[in-house]
Amino acid sequence: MKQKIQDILTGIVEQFKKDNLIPQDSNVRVMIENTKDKKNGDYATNLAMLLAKPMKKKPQEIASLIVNSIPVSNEITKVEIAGPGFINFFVSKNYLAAQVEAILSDDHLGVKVTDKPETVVIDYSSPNVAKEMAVHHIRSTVIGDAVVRILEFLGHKVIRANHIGDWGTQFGMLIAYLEKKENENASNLELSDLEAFYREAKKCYESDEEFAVKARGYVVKLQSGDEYCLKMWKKLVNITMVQNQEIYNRLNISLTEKDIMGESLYNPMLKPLVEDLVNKNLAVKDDGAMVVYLKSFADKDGNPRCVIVQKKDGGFLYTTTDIACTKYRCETLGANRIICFADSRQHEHLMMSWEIARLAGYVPEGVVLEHGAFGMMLGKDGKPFKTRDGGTVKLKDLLNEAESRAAELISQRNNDLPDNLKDEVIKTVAMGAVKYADLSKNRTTDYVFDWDNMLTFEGNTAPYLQYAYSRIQSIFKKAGEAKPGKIVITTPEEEALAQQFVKFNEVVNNAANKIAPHIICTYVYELAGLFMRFYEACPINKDEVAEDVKASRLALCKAASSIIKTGLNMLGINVLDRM
RNA sequence: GCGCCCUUAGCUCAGUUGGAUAGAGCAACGGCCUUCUAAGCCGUGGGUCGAAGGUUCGACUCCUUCAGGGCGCGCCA
Repeated sequence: MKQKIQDILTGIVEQFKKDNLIPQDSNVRVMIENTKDKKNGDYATNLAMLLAKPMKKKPQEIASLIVNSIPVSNEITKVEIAGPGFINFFVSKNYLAAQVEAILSDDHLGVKVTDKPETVVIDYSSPNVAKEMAVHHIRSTVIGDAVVRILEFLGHKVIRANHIGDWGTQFGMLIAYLEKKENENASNLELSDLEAFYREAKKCYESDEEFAVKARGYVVKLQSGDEYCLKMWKKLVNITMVQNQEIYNRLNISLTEKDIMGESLYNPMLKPLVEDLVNKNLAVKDDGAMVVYLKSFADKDGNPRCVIVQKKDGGFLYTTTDIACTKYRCETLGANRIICFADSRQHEHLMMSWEIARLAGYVPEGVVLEHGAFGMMLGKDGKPFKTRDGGTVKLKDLLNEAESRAAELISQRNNDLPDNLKDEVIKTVAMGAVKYADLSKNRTTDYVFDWDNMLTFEGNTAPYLQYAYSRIQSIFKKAGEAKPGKIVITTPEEEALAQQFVKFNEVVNNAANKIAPHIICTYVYELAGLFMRFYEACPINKDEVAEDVKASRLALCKAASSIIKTGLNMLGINVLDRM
């Protein structure tokens, strides 16, 4: 409908140009908005106000000119001029009902699959080897996975890239410590607590000189491809990722072993890459190190920013790895768009790495590189959660707590849930709540980690949405043989609900373009709220309800449940038939 | 010192490419279960959108300055 109004108005603007009412070269953007207050119709445009200047007329005059040019149709029942010159459009209820019926008969619920599919690399989760995932990892993991699902739903080819921290000088220390543990007892069960493992390794490194010497030796050997060190390294990677996969499975994250593309993947590219940068006169030697000067990052005095790509001792840095990684994703994976989900501290670093990759010609024209940045997780003291020195909350513990709180809530509720379903309900509600707590915010600001905050089940939460869904299933159960039928909109609650359905396509596209899953959260939450009001006001399975009204309302229920389910699934959250 | 990001109700957050009276949830208070699941619905109170200028018919939104907070800055990742 929005598109139709847009087409009509664009046509009118063209006509104005032909009639020389406005200059030919004026670039007028016709904008249609969804009105907040239904007194102002269903859609509105500010076109008349935009044209006031070029046409040198009062907005109201222009508005009436426009209104007179709008052809009559049985879709738009009324067009009004209001306020300073807004034009308000009122859509007929019959047409609205027809749109909802079209959504119901579409397996994509009115969301159009893109006609320009892109290959999108999404870099997310990125845990570190030999460390357990901590609560702050949830942001990248959960938001990244939702964006993966949204883009796939729209028909894009998505390549998941789990850019794990599997390389660096700390591996000498870790290998040496793994060796020590294996010598001490045959089994490597000790690794079940990775957090302690890392801490202990570090302690040995700092206090035991003999150990430290060995560790430094192992770094060199590992980097030169020593078989024993590689085997030990691989063992550390595997142990870590098996544990992380359990978390992914619990959280319904679509990452698998196949998606692991760690830092080590790019190692063979680093040396030739720096040589290439030198050949292209981008990298120069400076105080023994190889650096790139970036004019585009100059300070206000014009001094270019210096970025080191190779150390004095010949070693490479993570900027080098990220340039190589970008090159790989463009050249080998054929990416049209790359989205990195990492916290905001990485912003400058990413921008500089990408700038170098572009200057070196590794990024084809038109390829979009985006940083899906988010703020850091802070402790109650306002200081960031440290990962290096322990003291963080493990993600596993958060998930366990979520489940125990969900179990407690269910035990208090007066429902007749059979025991075999209870466990599923607990898990689905708990994981939904945890994920939604992160997904529903788009803030790039830091936020304070708080148990109660992440584990609520009321208001704008996943359980509320799951509850709305299961209520609808309950209606269908009770309706028995009665089936959804022709939609006839009569009450304000029905109309408000139907209008929300029609927005689904726009919302999903908006969320995809802005890399903002919270837009879908807000939408589904509003939809669930509108359904709840409809549910209170419009009886369905009651004796006094006529058959045709019942069929119509069941159709509205069907649309609501389908969109809630699809919307939540796009966020990586499951629904429940009962709860 | 240089640079990036942020500031909306007591708390957590929304607020479409600038639009009509800035919205939810939590917390507080008051109603609603013999009626399709009360994880719900309805109502009340709560705001100098960090501050000041500027652009505009119109600014939470765009520009400038300032204050406050966070983060980053040549050999860690």
